[in-house]
Amino acid sequence: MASANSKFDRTTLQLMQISDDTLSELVGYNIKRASNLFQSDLARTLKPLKLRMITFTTLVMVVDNPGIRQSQLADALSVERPNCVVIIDELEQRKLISRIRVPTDRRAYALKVTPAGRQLYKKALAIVQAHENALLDDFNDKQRTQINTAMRLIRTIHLRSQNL
Amino acid sequence: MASANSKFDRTTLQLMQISDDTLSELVGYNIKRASNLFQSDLARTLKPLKLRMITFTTLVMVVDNPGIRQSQLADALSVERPNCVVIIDELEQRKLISRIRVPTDRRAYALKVTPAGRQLYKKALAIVQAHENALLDDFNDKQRTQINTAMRLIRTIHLRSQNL
DNA sequence: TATTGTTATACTCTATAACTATA
DNA sequence: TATAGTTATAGAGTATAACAATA
Repeated sequence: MASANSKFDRTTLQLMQISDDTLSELVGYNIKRASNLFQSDLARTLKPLKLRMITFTTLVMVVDNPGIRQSQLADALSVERPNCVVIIDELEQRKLISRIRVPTDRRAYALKVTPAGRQLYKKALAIVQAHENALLDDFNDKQRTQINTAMRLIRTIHLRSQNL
Repeated sequence: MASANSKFDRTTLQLMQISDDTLSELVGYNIKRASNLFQSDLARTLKPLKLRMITFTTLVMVVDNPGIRQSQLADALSVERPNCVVIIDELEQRKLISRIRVPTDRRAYALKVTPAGRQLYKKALAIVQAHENALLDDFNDKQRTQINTAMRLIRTIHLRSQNL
């Protein structure tokens, strides 16, 4: 991101008298900036494991839900089915998960994690959790609770919106 | 998004016994989902005004910072300068903002909002604020405060990360 | 030499239409 | 007829390199 690489940091922006007061009052704007930060940060964290955010979350879902169908996975992660296919292709080619034909419905695949996939899952999850802890480490218990509570509330907004 | 259009909502997912427990513990995952919701929702809200999130935030920054340079704008919004150019092109072609040569530095442009731009700004900001209020309306005062506090904390994380 | 704005380009992410094979 | 998975493709959004004009 531009800001991260730029020599103009927050303090400099203030010296330049650039104001983002209006935008910083908007939850949608703040959450987008925060999300972008988490995302780019996490991407860097997962890069050594050759995982992206989407391949990581897919791997997690397959581990947690052995035999899940591609369509269920796509729906659970809010990914379009065609895009889900290439993600699963990638994980399958790396022998992290496998497609298994469902006998009772020969259109569908049941997705299972391989031993290698499970190992990478453990490693990746630990890294991601450590990364989140590091980011939240600057804040006291009350602040952490506020963040987690708000995240749950926002997730609730999300789910309510889905159930419209 | 898939979920929004799908007939499989949260309840159905639970009936299917699909678990996202691991992912829903991750702040980064939750904030990404929430951000996507806000974003797609806001995009729909701004569509009648022919504004996208990025053109809206650019318009706001120009209104709040008359005479801002493109490079300052790009930095404040964490947008790469080349991408900023086309955004400003779009707003200038719609006569919402104007590029004015800076006499003291003939490389730079000072950006100013036009009367039409200021009108659209007011309209768009009111719509966005109403949209945010509607989304937060289901929550009580304490919950709202938690969300806003957490958003500010996350923004702090963001800015600290920028200042690394 | 460095910076502002610009062009061209490429890469990722996301979205849609249409196909196949099964149900 | 409808669904699961697939293919191809198109559109955002984002990133980098290289250039002209100016400092």
